[in-house]
Formats: sequence, structure tokens, C-alpha cells
Amino acid sequence: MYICCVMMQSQTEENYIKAIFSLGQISGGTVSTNAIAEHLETKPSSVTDMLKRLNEKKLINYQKYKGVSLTSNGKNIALSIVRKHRLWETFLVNKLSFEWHQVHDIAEQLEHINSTELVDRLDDFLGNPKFDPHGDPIPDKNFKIAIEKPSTTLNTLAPSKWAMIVGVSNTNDDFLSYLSELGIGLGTKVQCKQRFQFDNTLSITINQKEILLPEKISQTIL
Amino acid sequence: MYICCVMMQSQTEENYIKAIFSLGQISGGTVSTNAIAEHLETKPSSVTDMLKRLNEKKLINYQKYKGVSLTSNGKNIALSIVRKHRLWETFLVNKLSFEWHQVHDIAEQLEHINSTELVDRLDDFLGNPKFDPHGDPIPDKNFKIAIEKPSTTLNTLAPSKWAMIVGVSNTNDDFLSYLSELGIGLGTKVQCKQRFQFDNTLSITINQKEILLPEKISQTIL
DNA sequence: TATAATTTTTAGATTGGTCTAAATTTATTT
DNA sequence: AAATAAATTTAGACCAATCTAAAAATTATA
Repeated sequence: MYICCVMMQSQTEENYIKAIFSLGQISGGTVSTNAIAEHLETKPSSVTDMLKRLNEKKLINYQKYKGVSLTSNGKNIALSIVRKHRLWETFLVNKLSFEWHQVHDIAEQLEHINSTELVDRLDDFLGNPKFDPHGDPIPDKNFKIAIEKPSTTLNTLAPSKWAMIVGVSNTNDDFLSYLSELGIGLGTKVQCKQRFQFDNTLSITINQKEILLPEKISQTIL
Repeated sequence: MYICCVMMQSQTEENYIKAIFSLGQISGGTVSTNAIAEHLETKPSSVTDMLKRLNEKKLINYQKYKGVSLTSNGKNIALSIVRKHRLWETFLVNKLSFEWHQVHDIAEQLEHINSTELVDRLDDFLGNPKFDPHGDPIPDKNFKIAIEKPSTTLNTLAPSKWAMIVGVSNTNDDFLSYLSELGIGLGTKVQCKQRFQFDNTLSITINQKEILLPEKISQTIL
């Protein structure tokens, strides 16, 4: 087994690699300059500059005008950042009692802390969790990712059936705090009361309370 | 009670403020450009540039050629960094089972993480410790520092008397790992066996083992 | 007090990361 | 296929943080 050397990136470079990784997950293939710019809230010209640098360092495959993808080195760096991010989120929620929706910004900072020793010990301290508080899988020491939990979106729940929340596919802050206001969190058990035909709005029961969820929302809950 | 706004410094600026703070602690008065340069392993000309910027931001009192000291804003920033540094060191040692001497570099990174919420929760999680693993006091939420433990250096220990290690005055890495090799750590109980007149070398007993400590070393142990 | 030695500051260049405005390449439409 | 629109890159500038080399101020010394 070989573990690549994953050192000496600036935080900015790491953020670009992370962006390319997560956009690549969605699109499957290569990622466009504009997509990265939008994702990082920066200008396309800045992205081009950075892509040249990352290309020099052999962290990405980049050809002018042709989009970009990660090399295996780049992918390992991305996975190590994802690992750190999700472990820290787990720490914040499980040990420091943060709410689900408060942890993202802090983990965004902590994920850049550079110490394999630290991350591995944190992993052990947390009991080597396979999934983070949002239900996303945490890569292990060797960047292996557990098989995704087989989960379905809430909007497919049949009337009278029960389900447990195991994750969301939208990690927007406002959305997450909206959910916690509704009483929806990780592990929450819900029952489908009724589905309205005309727009598929779902009526569900949570702790005796009845709530209406538009399809747009029920689609993002696992 | 007023808490100043402690935001938006770059890591570099924070490192300068920390350096000025800790050098100021020693010298009492103002700190010289060269001292800062040496402490941060940079060039005096770089220091001058940064001093101008920090002066602009009213974090230091700076007059050309006259040395520098922290304003009350600057002091608060310094204290908040010290607080973070020492809390994280405590976390690393108490929760992640790091050794005494391994934690400094990691804490040096963690101290720049920016979230009052995080720090205060970490403080609670650790049980609001008053001293870090090196025996140094941890400033509280309001940057108040506990009165130093009244402690004496090991070289003053009289023959046959017992003492407990509560800190060291030299936090050099090699020194700390040398101590742990000897079996000397925080909370270690030692007994003075004998003091040799000619050079004040101390013979002490630690867990049944007998060890000889030159005066230079026994002076740095509290 | 004048000179030498030291400390500190300035001047000017470099690097990483960003921007705007203009130019170029690729994609779309007629 | 030509014209237009959209995406991408280049050129040139800026800021933070650094450096080297040279100048200026301070301190020490003869």
C-alpha cells in the first residue's frame, strides 16, 4: 500500500482542490473554470491563474479551455481534507455539543490544520466513526470511504410508514437551521401522515407534531 | 465589562503580536525590532514593515527607532491567542494522549482558529482548566489570568524532601522529550536524595530510580 | 566630541493571490 | 458557414508579506 506525500499546500490551494473534487463528484467528468469561480466566489481569471499553478505541481490535469480534473495526488489531498473536515464536524457535534448547522464554518478552518498524527488520534478519540453528523462518509487513514448507506429520500416515503433521518443532500446553513427549528435532526424518527396528490406535498409527524413539507424539501432529506 | 473586538488579523499579524507579547513579558518595557526578527526567524526589515501596519491598525505603540509595545487592543488579541494555544495543548495532552513535548507545533496552528464559541466550548469540555500541561496559566473568557502557582525551582529542594513537578521554565522540544525519557512529567513526584556541594548537582529519586541532575537543569523545573 | 559599531529603516524587487478590462477560443444560432 | 454569445485566458495592476542591499539614526567607544 502506498500513501502519497500530502504536504505543503497553502490553504488557498487546498480550497481549490476541494472545490474541484466536490464539483467533480457531481459532474462526473471535468470541471469548468466558471464553475470553480462560482463555487469559491471568486473571478474566473483568478481561477485560471491558480489552475496553472496546480498544474505545475501536478495536482490537476489541466489543458487550456478544456476543463480540469484531479490527478491521483490531487485526489488524495482532497480526500485528506474531506477526512479532516468530517472528523472535526463529528468532534464539534459529539464532543462539544454544537448543533448540526453550526459546525460547517468552524470545520472549514480546522480542516487545514496539518498533522497526520493529530487527525489519526482524533479519529480514535471519536471511536473511528464511519459517518459524520450530516450522514456523509468519513474516509479512513488510507482514504478509503465506507460504502454509502443505502438511503432513500423522504419524498418516497409511503403513507403511515416510519423512517429515520440519516442525512441531507443540501448542507446550506440556513436550510440546516430551518430543519432543526422544525425538530428535524440526525436520527429523528418521522412518520408519513399523508401525501397530497396535486403537488406531492408531504404531511409528516415528528414527536406528535404534524408538519407540511413541500416536495422540494422532502427530496433533500435521506 | 467590555470585551474588545478581536477579529480579522492574518495569521502572520497574530504571530507578530504574540511575539511582541511574549518578548514584552520578559523585558518588561518595549521590544526591539531585532529581538522580534530573531524570535520569528525573519529579517529586521520585514519586521519594520509589519510594525508599520500593526501601528496603523492601532494594535501597537510604535515610534521609529524607539521600540514597540502592545496597545490594550493588541494585548487582548495576544491574550486570546495564548488562551487558545494553552486550551488546545490541554486538549491534545488530556484528551488525545499526546506527550508533553509533541503538542507545541500543533497548538501553534490551532491557536489561529477563529471562533469564540469554539474556544469557550472547548474550555468547558476540558473542565475550565486554570493551567496547561506545561503548568502555564490559561486566561479565562475575559482574559483574566489565574495568579501564578507559588512554585519553586527543583534546585532548591532540600535532601530527603519530596516535591511534585508542576511546570518547567524551558519549553524547548528536545528538553521536554529529554525530561520524559528520564520519567519526569507533570505531576511526577520526586525526592531529593543528595546535593553535591562542589557543583550543586542534585541526586533525585523518581519511581525507585535514582537520577543525577546538573544544576542547570534542576533550575528550570518547578 | 568625533568615530566606529550597531540597530533600524528605506528603497526596490519578488512571490502568492487577487482583481479589471481586453483579447481569444469555443459553443450556439441563424 | 457566418455571426453572435458565452466561456476562458491574457495583460497589467494591486496588496500582503517577504527579501537584499544601502542609507540613516542611535549607541558605544576611543
